[in-house]
Amino acid sequence: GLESTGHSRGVSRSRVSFLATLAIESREGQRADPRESDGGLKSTAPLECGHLTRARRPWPSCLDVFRRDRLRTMSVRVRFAPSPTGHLHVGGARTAIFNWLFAKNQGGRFIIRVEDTDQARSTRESEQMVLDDLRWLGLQWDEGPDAGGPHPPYRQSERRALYDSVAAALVEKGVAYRCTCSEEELEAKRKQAEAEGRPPHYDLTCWINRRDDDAPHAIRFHVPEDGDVTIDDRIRGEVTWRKESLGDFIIVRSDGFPTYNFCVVVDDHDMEISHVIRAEEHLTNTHRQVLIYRAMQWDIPQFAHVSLILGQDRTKLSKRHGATSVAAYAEEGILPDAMVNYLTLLGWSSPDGLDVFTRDYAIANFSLERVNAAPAVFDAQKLEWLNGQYIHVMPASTLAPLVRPFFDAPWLEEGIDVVKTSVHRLTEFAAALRFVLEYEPPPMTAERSFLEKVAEELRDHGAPRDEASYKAMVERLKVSAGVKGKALFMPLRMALTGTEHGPELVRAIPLLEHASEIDPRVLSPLARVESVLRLPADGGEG
RNA sequence: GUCCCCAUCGUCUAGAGGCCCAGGACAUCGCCCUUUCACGGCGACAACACGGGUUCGAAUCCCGUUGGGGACGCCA
Repeated sequence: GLESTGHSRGVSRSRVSFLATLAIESREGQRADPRESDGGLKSTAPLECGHLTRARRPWPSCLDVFRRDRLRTMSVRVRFAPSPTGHLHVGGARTAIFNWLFAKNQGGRFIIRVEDTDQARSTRESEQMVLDDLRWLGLQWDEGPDAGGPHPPYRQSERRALYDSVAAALVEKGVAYRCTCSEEELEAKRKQAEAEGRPPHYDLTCWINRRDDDAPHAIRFHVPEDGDVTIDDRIRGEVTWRKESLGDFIIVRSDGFPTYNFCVVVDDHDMEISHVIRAEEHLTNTHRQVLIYRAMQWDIPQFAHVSLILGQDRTKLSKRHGATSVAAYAEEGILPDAMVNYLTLLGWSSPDGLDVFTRDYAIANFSLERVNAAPAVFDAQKLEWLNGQYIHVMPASTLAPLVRPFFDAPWLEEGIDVVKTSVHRLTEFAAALRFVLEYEPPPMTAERSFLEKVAEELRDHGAPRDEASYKAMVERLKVSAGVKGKALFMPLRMALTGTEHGPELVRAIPLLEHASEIDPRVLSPLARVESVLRLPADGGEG
């Protein structure tokens, strides 16, 4: 029963629960809640508002209570906003997954918006790679640069007109202004400020001498007197900044291109984003962004800042930690389901303590309240274990098309079925099945007479094709060769597979026999034994 | 340097003041299953960073220290 998964000890919870979950979800898209089982209450209702009714932190003000009540009816819209400067990294992937899970859990919309305002680093090729990576993960989006939607375009580089008009409005309101300081001047001022122990903020020269001539200029946002900001982050709780911690900042560069902190606000507002779920490195940017929302008198979305993913040395995960792009893991034979499962576990935990679960389970049970605020170290070993768990339970017919890019043969599906429990990555099937294709007669490890008996057996009865005929063969060999146990099986294995390790012979022999019939490259069991017998007697290697 | 965030086994985590001398998972080690390797099963090792409070009672609440991370760009 499912109720046993909650509290029982001494059972492999993750495995049992995984299978149980699969079974439940194949019946219907919902899960039974094990916590309800002892009360006799049946709860099949999805947890659509669980995060609100079980809020960890009290809502601090009337305004926030008002906002919460409104959110109940407001539609959930979240976005993942990658900058197209290379492949999607696992950190970005996790952020995308959390957004996707939250949207699905809430019945909301998941939107992709490409943040390509950095003309120097962004490319269309990268955008395509990131989108492909997202597709590989299986995160379908409802709106995006390719999918379209009600708030196009979904590429910031194509939204200039909007930014220009908002920037003009901000200047009009007197909260933003033209700044003609050169980069060299600013750099010098910054250095001097630092030398004098002052915060390296803009010195307000152009704010003091405001004018609107046509000299080349950038546009700066002026931090107002009431520039203190407090947000109620859904993962971190209340976070407060004083206005002094911020200097006037650029919203439009002198080349006319708007900056990130400005575009995000304009776009999130325009696209009616309800929850901004993003990486913690953006936490302090929120101060600036809230100031812009206020200046425009726009509603402020809910924020949720997810902690960073760290490398083994506990610094932000980067290339020097090894593979960090999801594409690299795909190439190493990691399954999208395992990747999503693993990344979901990095910072989130299932209410039932499960480690292995389906996407539907994660969707049904996801909530921001269970997202951990502490940073997490990426553990490739656990990813690999998880990948193995998926491979072990997946049918060979499902696995075969996924393995083909790495290794192919006419008998692939049968081969997968025989060796899959020893495999953790798709790439490992090639090595696990090497014994089928590559056979080198091993040095004689048994009496020649034994192998002659084996050859005779194979000639007289044919090689076994199933468990029953295999067992019959073994029984006859025990009698005819007069050996049993390890003395029988090990020489048999060596002669047939060329190695001392491998899958059970009861599966391996029928595989070899069948493969040899449909694939000319494969030597049959009989041919293998005969080739050993052809070897000169006594290799001398023991 | 300033501001912000974070702090439970090596790693991911459970934990919402008593169910906790802290539970699960990966990894490691041992045993079992087994013709081998694997899978699987059982078990062992292993943590509340430190110091002060609050409380009858603190992993849990508060303050501080330390440590780690992030941000302070005409990058995103």
